[in-house]
Amino acid sequence: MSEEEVAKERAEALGAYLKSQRLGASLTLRDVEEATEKSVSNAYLSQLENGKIHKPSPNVLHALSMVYQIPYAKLMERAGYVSPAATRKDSEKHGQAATFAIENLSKEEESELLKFLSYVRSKKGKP
Amino acid sequence: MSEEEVAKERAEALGAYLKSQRLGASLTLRDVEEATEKSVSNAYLSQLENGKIHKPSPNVLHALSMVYQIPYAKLMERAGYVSPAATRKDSEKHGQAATFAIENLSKEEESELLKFLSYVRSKKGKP
DNA sequence: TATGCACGCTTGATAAATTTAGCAAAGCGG
DNA sequence: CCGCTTTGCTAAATTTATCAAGCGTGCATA
Repeated sequence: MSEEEVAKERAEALGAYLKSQRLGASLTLRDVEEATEKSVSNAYLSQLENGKIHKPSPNVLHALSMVYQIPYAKLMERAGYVSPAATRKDSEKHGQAATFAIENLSKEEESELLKFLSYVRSKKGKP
Repeated sequence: MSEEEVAKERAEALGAYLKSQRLGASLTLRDVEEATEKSVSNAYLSQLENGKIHKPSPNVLHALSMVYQIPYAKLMERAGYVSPAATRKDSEKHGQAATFAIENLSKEEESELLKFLSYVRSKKGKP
């Protein structure tokens, strides 16, 4: 119940904000459609501004943030996506990013795995 | 033509990456479903890992980033969403041998590796 | 051998996003 | 007035994400 209501209010608020930005820039719906290289249709933008879209995709928000020159993160927040975006305590730590959670293996097991990996890689060699 | 292709490849790469993370953590599909408090179903996760989902919602990506303890922004990027400004190039920092990119492997190579991993794991017993 | 169960996977349905096509009102020059 | 264009909008169609339920297989244990 509250979820729908909240989402609706958010959508309306976002829409109003977006509309104010567009009008502030003296642009027409089709102008914006054009400015985003068709990545956002004028029809969709209309629905968006009128609060009929509860969860616009980040791609759309990004395109609009470019056109209106407003921070992407701000739109993301207003749209209800996780706010305190990316950069924060993600750093430090070791590079766990593109890596396997290999830390649970013993030294021997690890080297075994790595050896196996290189073997597997040698069979193909697709960088 | 290329758009679809690219999206497909991205989806597959993301899926492989996600799968490697899950297996690396020795978790089952249902484990993850549980870990996210049902916010991601095991069925959906399966499709996601097999590259059948082209554009998973940020919500899902966020939930998974929590479970696997990997930066949200990274997943967003891999999923094909506009790169969050930062663009931290910590990339080649991992000279660590124990860290490697599993997403460069072919399907067969990957499954071989994973099989080997589970074998290694079985010998050890999960902490 | 049978039985149960956990696992990964596929299928079918549903809801929401996004596009396409087109309408009605308003403006404007002839 | 009259045609032409622009603008905002919307109904219908298409696409996509997501879920719930069920299937098949391997693996254990009785």
